[in-house]
Amino acid sequence: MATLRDVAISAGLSPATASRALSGARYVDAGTRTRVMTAARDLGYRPNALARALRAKQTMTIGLIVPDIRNDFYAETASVLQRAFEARGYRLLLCISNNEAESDRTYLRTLTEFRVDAIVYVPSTPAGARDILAAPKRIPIVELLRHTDEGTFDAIVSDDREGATALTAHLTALKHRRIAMIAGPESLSTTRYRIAGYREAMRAAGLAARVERGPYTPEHGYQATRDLLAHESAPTAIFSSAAPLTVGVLRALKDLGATVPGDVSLAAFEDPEWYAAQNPPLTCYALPLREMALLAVDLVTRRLAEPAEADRAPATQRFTGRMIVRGSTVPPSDSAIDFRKGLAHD
Amino acid sequence: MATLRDVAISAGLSPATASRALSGARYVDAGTRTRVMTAARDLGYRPNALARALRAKQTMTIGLIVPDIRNDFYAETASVLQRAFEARGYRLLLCISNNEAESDRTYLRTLTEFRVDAIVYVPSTPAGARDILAAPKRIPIVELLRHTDEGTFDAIVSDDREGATALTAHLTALKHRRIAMIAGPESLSTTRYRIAGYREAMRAAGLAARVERGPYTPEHGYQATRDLLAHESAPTAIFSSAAPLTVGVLRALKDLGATVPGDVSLAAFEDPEWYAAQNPPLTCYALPLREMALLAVDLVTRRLAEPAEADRAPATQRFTGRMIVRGSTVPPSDSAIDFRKGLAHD
DNA sequence: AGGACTTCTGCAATCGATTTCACAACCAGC
DNA sequence: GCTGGTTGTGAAATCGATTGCAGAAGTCCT
Repeated sequence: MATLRDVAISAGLSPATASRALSGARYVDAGTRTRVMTAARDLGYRPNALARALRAKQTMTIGLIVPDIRNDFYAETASVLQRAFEARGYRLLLCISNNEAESDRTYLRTLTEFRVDAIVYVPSTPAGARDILAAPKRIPIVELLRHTDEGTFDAIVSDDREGATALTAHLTALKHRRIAMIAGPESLSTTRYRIAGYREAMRAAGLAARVERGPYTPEHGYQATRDLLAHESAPTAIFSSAAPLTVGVLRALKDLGATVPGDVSLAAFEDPEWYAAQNPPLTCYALPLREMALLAVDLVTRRLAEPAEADRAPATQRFTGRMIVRGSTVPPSDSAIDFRKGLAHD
Repeated sequence: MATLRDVAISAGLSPATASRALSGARYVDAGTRTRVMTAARDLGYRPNALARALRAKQTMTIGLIVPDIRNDFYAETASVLQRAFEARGYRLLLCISNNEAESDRTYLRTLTEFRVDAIVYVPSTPAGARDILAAPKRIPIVELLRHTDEGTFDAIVSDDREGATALTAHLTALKHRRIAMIAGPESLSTTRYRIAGYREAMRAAGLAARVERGPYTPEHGYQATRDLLAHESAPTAIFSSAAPLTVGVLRALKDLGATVPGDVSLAAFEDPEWYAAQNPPLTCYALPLREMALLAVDLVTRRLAEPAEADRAPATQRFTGRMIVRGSTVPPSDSAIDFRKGLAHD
């Protein structure tokens, strides 16, 4: 690979001048400049970004840690972030933690060693990784969608508690009395808020809560649904608290021969594109993902660009989503009992 | 940020010895080693990966360019690649080209400048970026899922032609006579093969082909479906050639009040998790994504590790998928004419 | 003619980690 | 006491681009 030195020699100049010619600095003779340009083209010269970053002490790269890229929720987030940062001249180094705390820690370390200029972080662990992050030289970090320790870093989260309450209240208003929630692992801030919101709405309606905890995977959604429906007093409505779970819920309902919303009403958190294309389309609580991601970009670039911003105390921004009522939720049917009888044959 | 030099000074040693102590080299006194370790911990020392990579001439980073991360197809691919490369000690630098040729070129340049050790490339352009890639020092490049110029690089693709033929033949075997295909942009190799396969099967059945071309977006799927069904002789079956298109197709069918498979049969390419959870579940042609991605990892790591491999002539591997017949495809109903009449009111 | 700029170029230091070379100290064996 | 091997450490070069400083050459003004 040709280096700047090769280009300089080929053009009969010093590396210093070649550098200035290529970077478009003033005080370079026009003839010299074209000679350098030509030599660079002929040699197929590509500047070494590592050397440049080492010298400049900035990589123009932002690290992003997400739990699961196959989840539309994070795919969408990554996509928005990537475009927005790119428009501002930054690269995005994407890490996928698979919802594992240890993976989180590894990536925070890696990104730090790679000297990314900032990190957008969707934590998969409650305690975070304070020991790693509390490194002497603080680079800007923004916690997105989930948070670890309120107050340590900028955080952009959704009001999951309110969302869960709204969805659950919608179901109780339809006169459902047995409403089960399928939740994620309690180590995540979002799970805790969603469960709290659900419990609150159930309590307000004087109903007993039933929560199925597990990982954010279709398998958990599937198994939890089967377990719930095999139960003596099966729920007439299910609150699926994340898209990957919903995939499993739908598959389980199909396998059991249960129809939505005839046999079971289904309300879900988040709003991936395929929710609306479902038959019936799913009632859900949609978060302003795009706005949240863009705010993250804004916070990061401001902290990087403005010295005053760099020392600003970290703040938490909370976004509110909105209920979208579609066809998957209706009042409980009288045939509910028949349906459970049918299940017994299964 | 503390440097190796700081650590060395703090431990009363030279940077050379500190480096050896940290890297676990032999010939370092046990006491010295612990002194260095302690100093490093106290100072919160993190090695600078840029400096290390500059010196070592390898970044332990693989670049990945995908067209669209919101498409399950590529999200799944990225996820598999990320895990596999990580298990082998490599980082993954993910770039999203949004199906734009210009973006492709920019990223190839960026990745080259960042001196990634290799690139896994899902091209969004027919001509590729030969000028960029033909750089003097050739780093391993593997084209995945799509390809540019057969023969220039290793390529791992699916037999899309056969897949499209199989799906279409399945529909003709069900006695459908008006089968429309919703396709992507013809600049992509996959699109061309899928269209070719569809045409071939239609010709074999003595039927007229109807292809709707456009970008790989839900919007295109939506509009194409509306256009098709508004037509005098609307198709009784639709072949959706990619998952993002299918999202739009389903939404359009719902908006039009057309049922699947009663009014229209639907067969789709690829097999994201939600296809099976659909009501009815979708008949599709599933590709061995995981195997393809893992082969890419294998090819790359072998070329990097074994000098003999590095000079091997590039080869193209073609994978075959499999038909999965589900509930979305049935013989055309007699009520088809009634349905089209109903459309007129729309 | 002499001073003050402006323009153009090169030398050499710098970023931070690694590694080659060299040297010193020590032990063993003869 | 000398040779040869094993340990342990440091000085200095290296990776490739950038930049502060200095110097050379030219222009302009008084």
